[in-house]
Amino acid sequence: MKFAEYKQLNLPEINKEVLKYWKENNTFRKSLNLRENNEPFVFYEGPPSANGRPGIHHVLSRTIKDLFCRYKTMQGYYVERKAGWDTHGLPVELQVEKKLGINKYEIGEKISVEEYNRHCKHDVMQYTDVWEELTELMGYWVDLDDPYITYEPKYIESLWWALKELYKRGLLYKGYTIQPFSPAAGTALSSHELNLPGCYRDIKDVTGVAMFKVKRDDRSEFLFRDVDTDLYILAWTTTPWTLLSNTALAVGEKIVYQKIRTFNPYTGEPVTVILATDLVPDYFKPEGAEAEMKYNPGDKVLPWRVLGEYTGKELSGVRYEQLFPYKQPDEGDAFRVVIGDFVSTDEGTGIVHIAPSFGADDMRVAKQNGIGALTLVSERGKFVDGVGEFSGRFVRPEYEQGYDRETKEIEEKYARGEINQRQYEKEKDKIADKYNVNIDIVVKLKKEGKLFKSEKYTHSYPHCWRTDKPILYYPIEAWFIRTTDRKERMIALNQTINWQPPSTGQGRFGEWLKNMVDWNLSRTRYWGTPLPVWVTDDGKEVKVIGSYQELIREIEKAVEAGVMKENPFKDFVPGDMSKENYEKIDVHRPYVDRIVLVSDSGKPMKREEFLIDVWFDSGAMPFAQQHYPFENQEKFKRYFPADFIAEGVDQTRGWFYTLHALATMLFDSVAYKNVVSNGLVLDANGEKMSKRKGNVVDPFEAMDKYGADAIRWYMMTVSPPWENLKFDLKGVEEVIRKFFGTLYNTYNFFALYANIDGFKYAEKDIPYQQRPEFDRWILSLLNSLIKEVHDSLDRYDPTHAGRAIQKFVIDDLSNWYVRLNRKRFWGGEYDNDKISAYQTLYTALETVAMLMAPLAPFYAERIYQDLNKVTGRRSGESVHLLDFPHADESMIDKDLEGKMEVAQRISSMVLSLRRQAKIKVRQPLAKILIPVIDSKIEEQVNAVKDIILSEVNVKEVEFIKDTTGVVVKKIKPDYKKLGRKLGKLMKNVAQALAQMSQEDINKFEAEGKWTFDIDGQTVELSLDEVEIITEDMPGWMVKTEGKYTVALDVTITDELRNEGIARELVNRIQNFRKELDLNLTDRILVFVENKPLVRGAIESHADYIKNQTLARSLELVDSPIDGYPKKDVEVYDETLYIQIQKLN
RNA sequence: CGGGAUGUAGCUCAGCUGGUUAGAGCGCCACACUGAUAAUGUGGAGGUCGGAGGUUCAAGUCCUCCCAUCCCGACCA
Repeated sequence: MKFAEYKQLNLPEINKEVLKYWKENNTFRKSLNLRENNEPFVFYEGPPSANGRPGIHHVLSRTIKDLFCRYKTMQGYYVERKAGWDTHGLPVELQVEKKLGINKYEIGEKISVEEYNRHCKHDVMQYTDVWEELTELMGYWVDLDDPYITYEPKYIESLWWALKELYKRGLLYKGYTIQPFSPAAGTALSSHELNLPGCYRDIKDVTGVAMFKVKRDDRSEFLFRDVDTDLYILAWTTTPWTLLSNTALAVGEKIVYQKIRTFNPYTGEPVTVILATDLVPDYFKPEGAEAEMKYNPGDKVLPWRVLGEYTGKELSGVRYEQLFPYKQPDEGDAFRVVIGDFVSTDEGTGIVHIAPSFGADDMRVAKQNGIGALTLVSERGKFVDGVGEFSGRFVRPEYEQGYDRETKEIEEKYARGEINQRQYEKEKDKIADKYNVNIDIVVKLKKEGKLFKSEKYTHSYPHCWRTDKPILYYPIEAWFIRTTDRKERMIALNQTINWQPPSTGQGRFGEWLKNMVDWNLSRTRYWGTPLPVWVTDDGKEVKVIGSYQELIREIEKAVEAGVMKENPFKDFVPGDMSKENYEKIDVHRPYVDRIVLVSDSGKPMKREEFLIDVWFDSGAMPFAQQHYPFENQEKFKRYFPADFIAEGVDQTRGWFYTLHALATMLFDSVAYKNVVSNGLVLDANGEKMSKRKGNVVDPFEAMDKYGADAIRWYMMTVSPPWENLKFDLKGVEEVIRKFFGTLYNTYNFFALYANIDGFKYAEKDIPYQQRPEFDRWILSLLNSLIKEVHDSLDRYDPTHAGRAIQKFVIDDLSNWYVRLNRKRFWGGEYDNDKISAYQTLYTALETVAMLMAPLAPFYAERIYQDLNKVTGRRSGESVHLLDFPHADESMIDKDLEGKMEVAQRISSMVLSLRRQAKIKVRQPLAKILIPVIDSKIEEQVNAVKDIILSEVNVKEVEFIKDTTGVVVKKIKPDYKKLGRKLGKLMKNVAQALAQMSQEDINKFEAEGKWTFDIDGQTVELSLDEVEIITEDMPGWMVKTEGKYTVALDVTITDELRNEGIARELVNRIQNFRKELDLNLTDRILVFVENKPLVRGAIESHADYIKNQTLARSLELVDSPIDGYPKKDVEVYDETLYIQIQKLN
């Protein structure tokens, strides 16, 4: 059996073949079975939603998941990988709505909920086969046979259990959330409904700057210094109707405010007001600052004087009098100044009036500060009773029937052309004003001396797409999880999680936790996990159901009590965990809504018609996928928390958060110990991929063309995966050409010669110490590499690992080791040296295959199998069944690695010199000179002398010990050492050193110390605090790099010239052989035109030429021999012909 | 508006705890090397390390502010 040799590298083809192999041999299954009794490494798969096709970004996150799972498997862990599907939620619903051509409000009318949900259930899985195909093609090993699916009855039962647990702990409660609400339609609108085109339209509002009178008490006393009038805080609003429900004022913590003595513009009464310094010019003209402090309403200039300045922080806590004291909030300590992080000085007064019921920010800041709310407006958009003359009025004119009627009339008039556009708009405004309660409110404020300014203001505002009326922000009933109650714990537990990158954990996620609000769990949709909460009509009795068994028990009670006719799930057998049994129960809507339970006091209870947030579904997967606690209690304990998860950064507030929140609240634990959050995949220009732009990369096409390995490798190595990836197929091509191409060539080289020599790794390992230095060097690097890959992957840094492997393969193995050791593989005896070379190269290739297996599973498999099939050295039939290599520290020889670096460095310097001298490498030269200032250099260079000499084609190296007069020395400070010692003198000393003469330097070297007088201070330096290097050797071709200096002797003697010519001839003959398509081992006869140029060379180097070209004979001929292939070649600027005849 | 990330050569990226000529690959130009190579070597062009301050003997690296791009979230009182 021979090592497979390849004509070309075809990664997509290898992909297919390896895939086939894995399938036929059940390799994934085997990799699991092999480790079954080992310690588990727990991985959680974040469930994708299969209602859309996967994109290239999914390849990114799945590569990360896969590679660490493979890595840990190879390290001996048992890594179960259960796939999952996220099946509920809005995207599916919207898709179904679109497909059926209906909207949310037509569900239950045009189509039954039952049928609608059937569509959802079907459609959500419509792309599963595409997803599975991607999973397989990209080599993502995950168990697709038994996935968890969030809509399945068992899964939902676990969710119910969790909800009841939370309820029992007082963490589930009903409250309010401020949501866009359409009073005309009587329904809340989702954010996506607000994003429908045309929803934002300009509306005209009456705005007012209201004056809130400060209460004089201990807290506010400091404000009243120098104040001889009432003191007011100014706040601007575009919705004066919310002023009746005001319960607080918000200032910015760092915003600066001024206290200004002035007059009420409407009443003329002297007042003192507070507003943001930045906004003062909006209200006060410069001339007012100088004007006499006298004012009558209607005067052009309002006089003003600044009395003081305060930050928002100083103002917080100050109390004020309620503006409209119709009603008081039931709870909380209202009418205070608080700090709001959303306050700005862009417009208004830099102070925001807070009506918690009608603004999300307002509600949040009120809750944080323990301030209650007033909701003096009904769901219809009408003031409630008990607010004086405003009771019963709509808060916006558009809601009034009269408004509709009258505007319609005007519109018709305009349509008939009876009025022009200007008249039309004017009339419309008039109607709006007539019905506008806000104007009345402003007027009332004006009369009461509580208004500072009023204006009409046009701005864009969301409208309800169904009724065309402006929306209202309104408190809507909702169920919450009291996450804020466990906030500190969540923050503490987060500190123990290893985030990659760390900034996402501390910053993005950490900050989010700090500013967390309670989790609004409820959704008013159809396709999702129903909230298992039943409530009596009066809302006083609540039952939360935590299992199907409990549900059925309660249903039976209800049937007994007569509130339900029969049990719809009577076939379900509690306690029977079989699939068949669970198929008998479905608690999705509408079925669950038909269940009416009975309260302990005998009242009927209806379900709260909410679904829960789909994020709860996925955040619950650690236990819900096991149907915990109903089944798998033991297993869950072993498989919680996860050792590792990975998803995109966009999941920070999604899956990462819900996993963390639920784990903290339910189990007081983290849900995952290590997490990698990858960045986005952008196109080659750094723009987001979108169908609209047409810059989307199709993962199937890409993998089909380049193979999954190349895509995976590229994604992991081009930049750290947590950075955004600019996905460029050119980069993928480069990866193939450079990394995979070089590796392939190295393998092919090995295979070619190993087959010729019949190497099968049959011999015993040649002991490490008996291997040539070169072999020990590459083995040292190899083991260093193993260590580095280990370290990087343990840190969850695949980029570093991949780059290290890549560097090793390209630079060290191929371009240095193989290149310089080629001769050992071809020709010659099959002796220990050769065997050592084969064994070493084999080991390197095999190890590289193992190291790269997690990242590039296909090609790694191919190389490994190609090698192992012949040698049978390992029993593992797949590279993925092997143990990940361990570094053999005894083979790491940093000294040797350093020496080789010197060789590479000096070779490169000499090559550079040759280039300057315009002397080809093929022309041998006599010697190089290396001045040795420190004896270590001689030692180092000597160790690798032969390598250097053969690499640069020079006969010998000479060390110059007595450098006096031969070289020019330069002395440099060791900044690190001296900087600390000298401090400020550093600069001067550096200067002084630069000015030292050659004699001074020699003297310094001889004496070992040197003193300077600088600014009257004496500084003594020792030799180890400076670095002495040679810079030049007059009369020689010299190159200096760091502490190495090399000079090249460029004299070409006749002898050297002949040798050069001989080498040229060898090259020409070899090229000709290649052209003639001869086999590597074919013997030949060679004839060369008899010219003076080559005569000497052939005389003295005939054996060398014959040896190199496998020529039986080498003859000079005066005329070509008929019938033998002939070629004109150029040697040293002369043209001559050569002929080759193959021998049989 | 808030939180986060990023900004180094035309492009993609390195640059560890601050230490003195700021690196690599790709691309471009030129020359060379090669019986494994789709490679490789050498040279060239290309950088005020996003900007401005500051700390320090010394800043790409630490601090402050600003700008640009991107992500997430909120929202306009």
